Amino acid sequence: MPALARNINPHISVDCVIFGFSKNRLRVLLIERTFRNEQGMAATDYKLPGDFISPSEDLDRAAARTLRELTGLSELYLQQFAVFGKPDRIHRSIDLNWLKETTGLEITRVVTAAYYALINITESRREFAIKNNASWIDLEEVRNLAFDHEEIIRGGLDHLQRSLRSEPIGFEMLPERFTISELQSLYEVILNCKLDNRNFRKKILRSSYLIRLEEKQSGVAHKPARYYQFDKNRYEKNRSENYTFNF
Amino acid sequence: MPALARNINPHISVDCVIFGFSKNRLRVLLIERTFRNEQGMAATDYKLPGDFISPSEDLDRAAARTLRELTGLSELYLQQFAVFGKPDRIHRSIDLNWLKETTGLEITRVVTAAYYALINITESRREFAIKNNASWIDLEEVRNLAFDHEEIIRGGLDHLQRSLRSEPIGFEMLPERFTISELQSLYEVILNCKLDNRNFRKKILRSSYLIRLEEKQSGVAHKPARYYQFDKNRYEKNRSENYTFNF
DNA sequence: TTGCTTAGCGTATTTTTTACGTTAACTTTG
DNA sequence: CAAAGTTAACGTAAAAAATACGCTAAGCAA
Repeated sequence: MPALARNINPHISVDCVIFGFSKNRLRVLLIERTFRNEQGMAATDYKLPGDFISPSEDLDRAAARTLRELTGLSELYLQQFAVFGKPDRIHRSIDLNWLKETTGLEITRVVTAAYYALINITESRREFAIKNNASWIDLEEVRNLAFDHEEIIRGGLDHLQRSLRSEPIGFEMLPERFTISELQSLYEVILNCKLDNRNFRKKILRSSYLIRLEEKQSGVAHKPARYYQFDKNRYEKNRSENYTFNF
Repeated sequence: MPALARNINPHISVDCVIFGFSKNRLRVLLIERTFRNEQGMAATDYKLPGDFISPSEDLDRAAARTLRELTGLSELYLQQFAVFGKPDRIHRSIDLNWLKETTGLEITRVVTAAYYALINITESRREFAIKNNASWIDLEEVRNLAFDHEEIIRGGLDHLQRSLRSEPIGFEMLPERFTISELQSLYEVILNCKLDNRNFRKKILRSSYLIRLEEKQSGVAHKPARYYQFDKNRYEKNRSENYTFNF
């Protein structure tokens, strides 16, 4: 339900940086926003999926709701990573006007709880998003963002990179069954580095959270790779808390 | 300035978990709150230092202000670590009444940005805090907290533990010059584990962020330890981003 | 002088990381 | 249909880091 038709708390919002991985690129799901610029011309920019919270709505639930409305999915990996509350984070007339139009209120300050979600981009999900004016934008080509959403995305990426180093969450952005190479590409793209395939393989398999399936790739012009699946139960159990500190 | 006398944004607050280390204990700085309970008897409990933000105040600044008002110090290590926004996080009549008395407003919902600070407890700072009705409570003896402040402290501790493993921030809670043993105790207390002194020494000195001073302890009934100092500049420069991932 | 206590250095073993060689299995191309 | 191209997958040796200890040093107290 749009903010205009709802009873909202206009001081607090949630914003979601929804990360996806396709064609060897890290992408974010952004909503195209159409407005009239200073010259009265129709123009567009992008914004993060987000919404004001309802007066008695939990922040996590508001984020999950935003996500569901845009992707049709619940049960996604969703992580709060920061609050953005600079008093002038809403200052451009474009943004002030847009808030007035969509909420009917004179809003000049909003504190937003920022979340990031990980999602496996599929064709049907892509189509679902398009119906909501949203599309998957290559992270490197992201520009023209509303509010301080560029900063929020940077913050989300930073947090994702850290998390990816300490928790096996990469598979959340892959299909249920994936190859080691696909997983490695994901790591390389997100961490923005090159990894040695032999060492990556050893390291990832040593953790024993990957279940080797019998099924193999087919139709590829090279040795077909085996598919693997992530063993969530095993991870939950082992979740070793005794890692050491490294400066 | 108390909230009652100020123009505040009653929807958003900041709370600070202020960690200190003394007598081999991890402590938090809590404010004693006096009120009348259901039976009309005077009673006390504890709350985290915190405050509503002013309408045009940045969250980080509000946290720094809260900290300064209570400790007289600025320039402390201060880190935002979460937002707490459950719709029912303020539900006990004690808390509702207290908000009404201190702000003059009927407040039933507040979203709070949580920060933690690290501080070196000294005698003068202890006295400063007492003047503000605050005292350093042993983390293990913390109870009787207002609102959801117990949950906030747990969250702060959790974040502190993680940070301590990946960044050299422990010295923030020690005097300018400290011994390796003091540093080790700090790690043991915060991480709640026993560390081998010989290995700790090696690991910590290898990082080369510690400057060995000529000065030694005196008046101790054992071999006097050397003092060290943290080299912040060196750390800022080296800050190696290329750590590996561990599940 | 002896004993107690913590400081501080060192060494051997195991584990992890890093660097790199080689064969396997499939498709495409000449 | 053999050769070439491509990615998969296993392995090994060397370097680095983590772990588990032994031992001496330097002060004070008795």
